[in-house]
Amino acid sequence: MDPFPAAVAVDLVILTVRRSALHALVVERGVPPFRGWDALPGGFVRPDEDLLTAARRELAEETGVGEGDLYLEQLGTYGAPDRDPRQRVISVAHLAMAADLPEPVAGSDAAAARWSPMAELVDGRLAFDHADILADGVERARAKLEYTTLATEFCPDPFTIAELRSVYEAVWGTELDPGNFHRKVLASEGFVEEAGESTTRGGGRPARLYRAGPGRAVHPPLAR
Amino acid sequence: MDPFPAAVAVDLVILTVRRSALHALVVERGVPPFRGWDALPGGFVRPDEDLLTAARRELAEETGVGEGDLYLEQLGTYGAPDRDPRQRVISVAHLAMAADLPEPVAGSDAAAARWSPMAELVDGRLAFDHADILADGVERARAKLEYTTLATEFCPDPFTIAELRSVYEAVWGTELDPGNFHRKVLASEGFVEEAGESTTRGGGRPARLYRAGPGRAVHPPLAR
DNA sequence: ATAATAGTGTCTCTTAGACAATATTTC
DNA sequence: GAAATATTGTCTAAGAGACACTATTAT
Repeated sequence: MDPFPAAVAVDLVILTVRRSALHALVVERGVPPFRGWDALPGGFVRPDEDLLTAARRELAEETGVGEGDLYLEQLGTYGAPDRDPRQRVISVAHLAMAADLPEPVAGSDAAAARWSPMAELVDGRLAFDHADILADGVERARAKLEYTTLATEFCPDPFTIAELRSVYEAVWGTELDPGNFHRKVLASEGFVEEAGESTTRGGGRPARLYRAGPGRAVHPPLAR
Repeated sequence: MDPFPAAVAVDLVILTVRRSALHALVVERGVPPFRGWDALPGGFVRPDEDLLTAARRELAEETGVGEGDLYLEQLGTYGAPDRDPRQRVISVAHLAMAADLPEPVAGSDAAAARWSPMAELVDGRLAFDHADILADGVERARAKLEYTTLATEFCPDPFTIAELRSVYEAVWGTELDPGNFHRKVLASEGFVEEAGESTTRGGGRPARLYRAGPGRAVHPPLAR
């Protein structure tokens, strides 16, 4: 069986936590199909480009964020024959997570890019099969928080344990016991390390500041 | 940026446990490039085919296994620009697991297909980037055994707890305490259900037979 | 002082894991 | 009976989660 030609794209689920709520980056499409609809940012892979490289490039174009500053991994590939009405497009979706980013810069194809709270996207219409991709990305992020130290990617550079906890609460949509959470994070080798002084961003007693530690896995895992 | 055309393939990591050892299906390539090398089974996606459908079709062609009888999930997508010397090929790898299957049927492109013990593949040369794909597939399988009931897919229809344990031991490459394993499997809701009588395939006291239960997750997870 | 949040202590219950004990076969 | 494996029991240590308590700031 001979191969047939298809276009290869990367799409991005870019998650951040703003004001204690999970947000995803969406762009409003300026061209058909789905003109005027929201969609995930993305674009076509170039002939000489690796998939992850293409995802990093699109990420930089859409968010203005420098390379290497945020977490990026392959999420999954979506290739239903009719997912794009123009031609067969295979989309390799990627998942990115970052601390509260500046307002995004619209890319070439996008009329506007903005952070949208997940709550507005649950039943909001997204172009193509992007609602499926977004749901898969959020579920992946939720699962990864359990057994990896990824949540630190959502935090500002020095952060407090309470800020880290609010990331978990935003992504999981649950409330966590402050005391138990505090102890478990400090007990997990390499999750965080002290970053000097303390601050009082909240109302009460000043909290110590931490940085992301070298550990990648949380032992034992945090329960959702 | 306009898209450029690429070929889309599915490759398969098909794992099984034979004689207490993890095996993967490999085919010997009958055509260049990499003629005479071992490779993962796979082929090009057809114009009207979903990715998972293509993987199922290839799986049936290579193993002669009927649809629906085994576990299949998307593993990841490999698209380095030079991974295939002929042209740009994006390969969507899939992971399949099944009970001890019959000797495979060679597909059209394959001179020969056979089960190869993982031990022989660790440093064995595989065509393209298939060694990476295989390694990723095995790692995914190892991780999934911890928190899913997937191991039952490797077992014959009615199976004993010891047979299930030997799957874990083969995939993880560790020894597990028979007593503790027994208790944890039975404690996990919906993991297995009794299937009537007992058998004595081993030497000692006959073991009860079980079937895969309706549960998909193992609570609490089994430690590696 | 009061409110608010940070961080620590304590208690109970569950689970993991090591390992012993018992059960039921074959040789 | 001896050997082998299945299944159950017991004990200890560690972790989860609920919740009380102390610490440190602002108002």
